[in-house]
This record gives sequence, C-alpha cells and structure tokens, in this order.
Amino acid sequence: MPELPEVEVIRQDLARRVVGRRIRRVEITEPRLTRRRGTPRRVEMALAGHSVKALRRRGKCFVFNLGQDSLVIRLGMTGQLLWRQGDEDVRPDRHTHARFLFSGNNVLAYRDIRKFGEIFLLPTKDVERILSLGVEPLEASFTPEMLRRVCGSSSKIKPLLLDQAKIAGIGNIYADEALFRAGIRPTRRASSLRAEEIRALQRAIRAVLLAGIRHRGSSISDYRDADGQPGRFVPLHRVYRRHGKPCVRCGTPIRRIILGQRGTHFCPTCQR
DNA sequence: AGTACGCCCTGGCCGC
DNA sequence: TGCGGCCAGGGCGTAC
Repeated sequence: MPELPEVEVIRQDLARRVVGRRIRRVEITEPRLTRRRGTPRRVEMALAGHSVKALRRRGKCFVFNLGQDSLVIRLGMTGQLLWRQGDEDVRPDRHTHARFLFSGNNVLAYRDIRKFGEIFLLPTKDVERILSLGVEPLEASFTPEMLRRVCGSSSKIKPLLLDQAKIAGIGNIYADEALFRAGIRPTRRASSLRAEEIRALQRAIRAVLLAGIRHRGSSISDYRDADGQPGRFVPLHRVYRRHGKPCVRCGTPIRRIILGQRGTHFCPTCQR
C-alpha cells in the first residue's frame, strides 16, 4: 500500500530517468484507469510527443509536468510503476494496464492488481486546486502550529491523520507508526491533544515518514520500487500488523481495533 | 461536520 | 484439490 514514503522512493527512482525524456507513445489497456477524467484514447493521444519537464510528488500522487498539462498517477492499494530498459522487453502480464514508451527505448509500466489506482490529465495550473490536498508533512510549512490547526476537530486523531485534505500522504501504516512514536492513542479526540502532544506528533510524523523513505518503503503486499525491489521498512514497524506481539518498548501485547473502517494497531500501555 | 457503510478489485489465507 | 467466505484498505459516494 503505497503511502508518501513509497511514492517518494519511486519518484526519486524515476525522476532521474524520465525528466527530459520524451514520451513517444502510451498504451492504456484498462479503461477503469482513466475513470476519473477522460478516456484511455484521449489520454494516450494527449501524452504522445510530450517531454517530462519535472516529476514531483503531491501526497500519494505522482505529478508529471509536461508543460501545459500534467499527468497525475495514483497507485491506490496495489499499483506499481516499473521502469524497464528497452532491451529487457519484459512482456506485460495481465496486471499491466498501461505502458509509457519513452525515447531511448525505455518503458514505464503501470501494474495494478486491484485496479484502485488511476491515471488522469490536468491542466498544470489547476493541479493544486483539483487535487485539493492538505499540507505536505515533510515541507517546512508543516509546523506544530499547522498541526494544531488541523487538530481543531472533534474527530478521532487517527482518522484525521488519514484525511488527505488535511495532511497529504499519510496512510494506515504511517498513521499507526506515528501515533505509537508520539505515545498517543489512535482513539483520542484530536481536539483533546495537549500542546506537547501536538509537538510530539508533528515530530513523529516527520520522523516516521523520513525513516520510511530511508528504508525505501514498506512492502506489506505489493509495493515495489521502480526497479521491482521491495522496501526494507516492515521489520522496523513497531505496531503495524504486530498485534499480539510484545511492544518493543514495554512488552505489552500490541492491540488491534477497527477505527474508521481501518485496522488500527497500538500499545495500550505506551499510548495514552 | 462527523461517522458508518458499501463499493470498486484481486489474491491470499483459513476452514471444511 | 477445491471452494466458499473473509480480509486487506485508498478513496469516493451515500445516508444518517
């Protein structure tokens, strides 16, 4: 499940390969991919011939800047972006739903087993407005004060962390891991957090996202980097999917509950 | 506004 | 071996 760190790792892998390269041709073979906007044919035609000026990340989205238009790719739960050298010529399997053929005979393949991901085009000037995502947690603007403002809500803190319109890029894994590091129970009302808890959570969010990037992501199920390699962060998870196992800090068995329809993991002793 | 639920989709796993 | 049922959850739509 690609969240901010996984998307960032892939972005870094791809940026040095696609920026400045021209998209020769695009093949989209799964109509669901473009359901949000346009059709496969229209996206294919609009992309062909354009060069990638920049590749950035916004929350969990890739944004390929092509000039007038930008190509947005969201990986959903099981999406993968795989870079293939021309001479490898890997046959696309039944889960490869799009291929971007670049100058220099290289291919960027989009695979997605569950087809929750999407590909669409936006006018570059409208990307921010239409994606309407919250603050980037790794940017300087994500201060304790900013988090305090986000927390002015009666909702529980964990579902709030997952709200992409408030903070962009945090998913189920990193939400649980950040709350553990901050010593905060996922069921706490956001508005009940004290100033020092807000500060701890702001630090924990940044720390856990940076650690995720440093270890090249969490390969829970299908996550792979642009070269098909899994990340190494899972063994460093402290609570996510560790229910029943002893807390790394105090030994209390990690508990699992459902919160906002999501599996939620925490230490009942360390998180208050 | 918050919260709950169903849906999209597939593969993995469990019990029988 | 095989099949039904359940689970994983990102994001969206709908209902209360």
